[in-house]
Amino acid sequence: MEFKEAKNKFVQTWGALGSQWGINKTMAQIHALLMVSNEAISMEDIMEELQISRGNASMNIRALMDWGIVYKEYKVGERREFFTAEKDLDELAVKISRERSKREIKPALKVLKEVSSIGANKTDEERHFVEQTSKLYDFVLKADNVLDKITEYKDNWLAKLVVKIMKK
Amino acid sequence: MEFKEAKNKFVQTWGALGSQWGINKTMAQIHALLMVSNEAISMEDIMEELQISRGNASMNIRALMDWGIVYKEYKVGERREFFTAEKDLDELAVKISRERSKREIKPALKVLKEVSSIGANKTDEERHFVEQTSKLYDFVLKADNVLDKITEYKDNWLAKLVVKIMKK
DNA sequence: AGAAACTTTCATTTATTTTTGAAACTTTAA
DNA sequence: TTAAAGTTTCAAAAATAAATGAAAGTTTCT
Repeated sequence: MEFKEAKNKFVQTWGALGSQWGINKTMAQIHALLMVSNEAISMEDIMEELQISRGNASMNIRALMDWGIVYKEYKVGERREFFTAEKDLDELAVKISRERSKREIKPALKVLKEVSSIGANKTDEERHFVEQTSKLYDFVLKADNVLDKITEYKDNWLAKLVVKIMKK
Repeated sequence: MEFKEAKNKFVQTWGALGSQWGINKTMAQIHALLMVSNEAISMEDIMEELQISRGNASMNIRALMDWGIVYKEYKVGERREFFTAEKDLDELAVKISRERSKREIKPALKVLKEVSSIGANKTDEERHFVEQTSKLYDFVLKADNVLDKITEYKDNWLAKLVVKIMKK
């Protein structure tokens, strides 16, 4: 396999993976492209390389910047903007998990709290509902806290976690 | 908020969450419904409660069973099949992470290994590509192993992990 | 064996998500 | 100040994913 083919395969795979995880394909592909690029790339080049429209490129680059995993860069003597991706994988993982926690887990927790606190306990059905949603609330809250803690290490958290886990 | 409203809210929220995580809405909703139900439910009732077609119900129940998080149950004197969800949350998390690892992480690892092992190292661009994809391979592999290990505990792994993590 | 009760499949329809592209907007430089 | 270079927005179109429902397939009972 030669370089160009490998690069393309990587970008495609990353894109497909993204869409299985609720991130749109183009967004994941742009990110992939920037990850493996040794220098900042212009929007024009991104459009060219991925064969996508200007609007699509613009919106997805913006989304990546909102997630804090892609940055704008300016080159001297160049009017255009260039883009780079966060390349430190620990940092990347931290940012992604923070963002997903904020966008998805926190709102879900709110709902779980709400629905598990209804006063209903007349029937078996009602009692089971309250019990089950309460357990779910506790579980999700705990998991979210673990994520928080883990990513607080920040530096090389995965390696440190590996050590902890492996030590029985 | 009364019971029926709470139940509905829970099912809707769980469904929305599912679709953000690459699981289709109906599949997540059926699972939610079964999770909070104190007894096994027939396909007819699932259709009725979620207002979905027979085909849709059938296919998504099947998918949930493939994931190993919903079971068929038979009632004496009843010809129809009834369904229940895995209600133990530790077990649920274990099954979901195993399944996602198998379906998504393992294939991604394969590609990462492939593309990071090309012999290209003529240009800076090529060297950077190989370096970055190799790092990614290591990272994902490590993360996947941690998941494996964690879920091997099986019993109450999250609580145990909390303890480990909190102990600084 | 026949038929009723129930389940699965899959071509077609429907809904949702993503992409396009042209117009509007912004910034820079002459 | 104005025009060129570049970026963003968003309504409409295209692509993708999910749902329907009727026909085919099973199973169980008489």
